[in-house]
Amino acid sequence: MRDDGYNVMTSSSGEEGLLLIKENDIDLILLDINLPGIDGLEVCNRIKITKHIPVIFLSCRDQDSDVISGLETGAEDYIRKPFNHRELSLRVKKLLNRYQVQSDLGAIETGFLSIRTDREEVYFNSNKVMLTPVEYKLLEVLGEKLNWVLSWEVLLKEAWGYEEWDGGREMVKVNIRRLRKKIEPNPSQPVYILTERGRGYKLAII
Amino acid sequence: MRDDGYNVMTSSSGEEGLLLIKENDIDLILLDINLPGIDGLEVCNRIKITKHIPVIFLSCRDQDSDVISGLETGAEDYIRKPFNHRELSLRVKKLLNRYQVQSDLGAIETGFLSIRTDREEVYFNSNKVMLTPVEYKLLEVLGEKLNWVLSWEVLLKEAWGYEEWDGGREMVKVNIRRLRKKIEPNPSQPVYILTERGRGYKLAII
DNA sequence: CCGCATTGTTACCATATTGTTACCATATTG
DNA sequence: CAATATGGTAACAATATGGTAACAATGCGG
Repeated sequence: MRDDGYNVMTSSSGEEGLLLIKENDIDLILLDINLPGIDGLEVCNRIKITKHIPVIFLSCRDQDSDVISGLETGAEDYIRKPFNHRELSLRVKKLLNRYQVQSDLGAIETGFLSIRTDREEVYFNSNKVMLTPVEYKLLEVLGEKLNWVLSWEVLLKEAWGYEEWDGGREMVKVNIRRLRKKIEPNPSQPVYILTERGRGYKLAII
Repeated sequence: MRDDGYNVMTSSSGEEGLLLIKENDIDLILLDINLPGIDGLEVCNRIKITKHIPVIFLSCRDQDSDVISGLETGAEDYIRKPFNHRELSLRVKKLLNRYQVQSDLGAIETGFLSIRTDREEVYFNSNKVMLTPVEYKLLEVLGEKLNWVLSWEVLLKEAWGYEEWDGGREMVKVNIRRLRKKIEPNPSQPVYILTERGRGYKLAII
C-alpha cells in the first residue's frame, strides 16, 4: 500500500486498531478477521456504529461463511488470502473513489505524465520537467480532477485562490500555454491538456 | 436471484445483453466474462460509456489477471465461480443500496440518446456528440422535462436566462435546428426533438 | 543593487459560436 | 379563400473564445 502512495498505519490487535481509528482521520480500513483479542468482525461492528469508514476484510479464512458474516457486519468488500496485490490495490482505489475520499496519494498518473504531488514534481516519460510554482499548481488542479473539464473560473480559484480578477481569464490562458510548451510533445496539438471550447480545460487520462 | 425477490432478465450473448440493457431499465448487471461473441469485458466497457449501472463480474476464470481487468473496465465487483449464493446475494444488495442513493443524478436517458448532466456531455448511441454550450443547455432544459412541450418563451428563459428579447423566438428556432442537425438521424424528420405547432418543442421519450 | 527567472499584461489573429436576417412552405384563422 | 402566424432553412454578421507572442512588472538570490 505504501508503494501505491498511501499513508499507512498498522496495528496488531483489535483494541489498538480501534484506538488508532479514534485518534486519526482514517479513509479506509483493511481488516483481518483473525486477530488477537477482539476479532475482526467485532472490530468492524464497533467501527460501523460511529463512523462510516469503508472496511475491506482481508482474511485467510476463506470459508464462505466468513465472507458472508464479513459482508453482513457492513464491510464494503472482502478479499481472500492469498490475494493479488493489484487486485487489492484496485478494490481500494474503487472504494476510495466511491467514498469521495480525495485519494491524496502521492501521485497522479496519466500515460507518460506523472505528477508527484508529494514532492511537487512532474515527470514526463521518467524525465523530470521543470515547472514554475504557478504552472505546477495549475497542473495539479487539473490532475486532481482527472478528465474533468474545469472552467477558467474554477482553475483561477483553485490554482490562484482569486475569486475575481479581470485579468484572470488571460492568466489561465497564458499559463495553460506555458504548461503545454513544457509538457506536450507538440504544444499546438495537445494530447494531455485538452481544451473544450466554451467550457474549459481538462487533463486527459490518455 | 429470483428467490431473493429480484426481477431478473437473462441473455446468453453479449449482443443480446446490450440490447436488453438498451431497452430496459436495469438496476444491476451480473456479467460473465466468457461469452459467445463480444466478451464480458467489452460488454462492460460499452455499458459504462453511457450508463452507470453497477456491474458485477461473475466468472470461472479465476486468474488474477481477469479479476484485475474486470475491475479496471469499471466493474463494481468481481466474484469468482464457484461462488456461494449468500455471498452473491449480499454483494448485490450492498451495491444496489449504494447506487440507489446517488443514482440517476447524472443522466437523462431517452432511447439512444443519453445526456450526462454531471459532465455536460451528450451521447448518441454511445458516441459522444459535440454540442456547443448553448446547444447543450437547450437540450438539457428539454431533457429535464422529458416529453413535456416547452414553449419558446420557456426555453428562452431556462436556457438563456432572458425574460424578453425580440430576437428570442428566432434564437430558439435556429438553435433547435442546430441541435437537430447534430442529434437527429434525419434533422428534417425529427424523432427526438419534436415540435408541437403553436405550442413548442419537446424531447420525446421514444 | 543587479540580473535573471517568474509572473502578469497586452495585443493580435484565427476560428467557433452565437445572433440576425431573409425567404419559403404550410398550418391556422377570419 | 385570402391573410396571417408559425416553423424550417440557409446564409451572413457580430461576438466570444482560445492560441500565440512579445513585453512589462515583480520578486528573489547573490
